[in-house]
Amino acid sequence: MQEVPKPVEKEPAGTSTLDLALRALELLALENQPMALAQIANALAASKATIYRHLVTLQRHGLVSQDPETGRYEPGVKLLVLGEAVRTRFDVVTTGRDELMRLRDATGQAVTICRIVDGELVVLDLIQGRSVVEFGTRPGTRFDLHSSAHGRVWLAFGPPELLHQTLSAPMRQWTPHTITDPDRLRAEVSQVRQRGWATAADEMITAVNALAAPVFDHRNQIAGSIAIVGSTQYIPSPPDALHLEKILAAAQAISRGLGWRSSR
Amino acid sequence: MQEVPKPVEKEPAGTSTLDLALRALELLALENQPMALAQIANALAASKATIYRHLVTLQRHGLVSQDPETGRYEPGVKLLVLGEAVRTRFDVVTTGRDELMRLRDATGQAVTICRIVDGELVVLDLIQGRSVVEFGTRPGTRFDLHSSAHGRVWLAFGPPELLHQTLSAPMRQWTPHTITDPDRLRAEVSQVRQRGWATAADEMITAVNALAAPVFDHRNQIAGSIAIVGSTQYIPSPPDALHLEKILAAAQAISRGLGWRSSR
DNA sequence: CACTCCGTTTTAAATATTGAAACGTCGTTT
DNA sequence: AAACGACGTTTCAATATTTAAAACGGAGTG
Repeated sequence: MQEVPKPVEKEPAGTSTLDLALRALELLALENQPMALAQIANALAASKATIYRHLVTLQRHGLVSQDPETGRYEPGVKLLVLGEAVRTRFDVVTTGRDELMRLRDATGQAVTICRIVDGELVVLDLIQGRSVVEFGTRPGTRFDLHSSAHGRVWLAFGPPELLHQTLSAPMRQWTPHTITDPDRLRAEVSQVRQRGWATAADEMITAVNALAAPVFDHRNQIAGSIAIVGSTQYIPSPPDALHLEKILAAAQAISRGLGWRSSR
Repeated sequence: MQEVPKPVEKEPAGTSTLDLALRALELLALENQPMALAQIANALAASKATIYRHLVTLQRHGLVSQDPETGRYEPGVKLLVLGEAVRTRFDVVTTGRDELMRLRDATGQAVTICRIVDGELVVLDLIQGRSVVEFGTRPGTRFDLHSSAHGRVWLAFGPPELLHQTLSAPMRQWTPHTITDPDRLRAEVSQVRQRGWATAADEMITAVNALAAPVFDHRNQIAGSIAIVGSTQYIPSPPDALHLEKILAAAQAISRGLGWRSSR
């Protein structure tokens, strides 16, 4: 009876109950309307009773709440608390918020702050711009290292492994303008390292550009990256002298707040 | 063998597995250092193996991440995403943010925005002040209705049940200045209703005061409350005329953003 | 080099989850 | 008004799943 050792792929460990419940929680949080029990149940292909009991537990923890009128379920406020607790673990965010507000006010563009977490470049905070159309990506979004201004800053000033990994892996071609050639990217990155800022016009989404700069901590290591994001109409490439000056000043101010010293 | 039908109190429904896992997640998020597996396990009085499997699942969902160096566990970035998704459900926050920035800049004090969620008054957002000592409470914190400026606003302009419930329940005496007498509170609330703003100097923490005002939506119902928070030195009682003017203007501006019409 | 600590895996026992079906309630339809 | 349908909730027996204890292997330390 030579059977395949494990059918398709084995999951080394885990808890299926938890998995289901978490999928329910996530579904609820990302949906932007209250959801009915039955709706959740068959979205996850589970029985109503099962989902019900999980929702009760989630509710007990404040992660889910139920509209007393309609009986529908919504994500709970506890998620706010937990999210905020996580955010404050990254002190780039707390230190930089004020400075970034000023940057937003000075440029009128949306401002984002990113950091490498678990090998991925994630948006930690976003300050909305003043334009009519809203640009900018929500906190938690993950960026590619090769195709974003934030990413280039990290490639230039972050740990060398990042650059090696990115250069050796295939790079996704988001638009016709995305740089996917390792040599061109390497050249671009070393240029970023020299001048201290990066742009990536039309490389992820056509007509969108970003201008990014690194923030350093007391050890002189990169602690985060900040960028203004907006239409190529407002953020040209090469960038406006005013924008450049403002973002570099903001980055420097935040770096100082983290204990960075200019000399050395 | 006459045994008690149900030992202490029966929990109507729920999932104990989920409960344990959620307690682990919460523990991890509120601790501000990475935690070791064993540490989590005996903090929750569970076996290492159990917690391990749950952490694996949580990790698969991005709610937890593991430091590859030390093997310790930390809360994951997904919590940021979920928290942010929840926050944007409350449109008082998104609509009001810019206005509140300006209020902070005009007064120099920290600004908070609150709302009743599931019968509790919770802080939805905080804009830090400019003073050296940091005041203000983090998003997700819950306030008492009787002892905070935010609470008084809700008692005055919120659903009548809120006031009844608060008046009939015992009120915690935070400081010698906390109003705990139902009659005095009732008088205070009707005064708030007349003049359109509330303060609560020294009532939760000595030397701290807040000045709050209601925000209304398109149905002319209260949609949130905003307040400036700071030392009694900067926010006197009765409040400064400038502060009062600024906060009422901000509240009105946000209300308009939510579709509220001044003349009904 | 031995010792300890820690995260991880394995095991067999049993607890706790599961889904189907039934209940009661509410809002809508006929 | 009465019957229907949809919904959240509860019950119950079957069984799949979690559970805890102990063993494993690697890293750090005396």
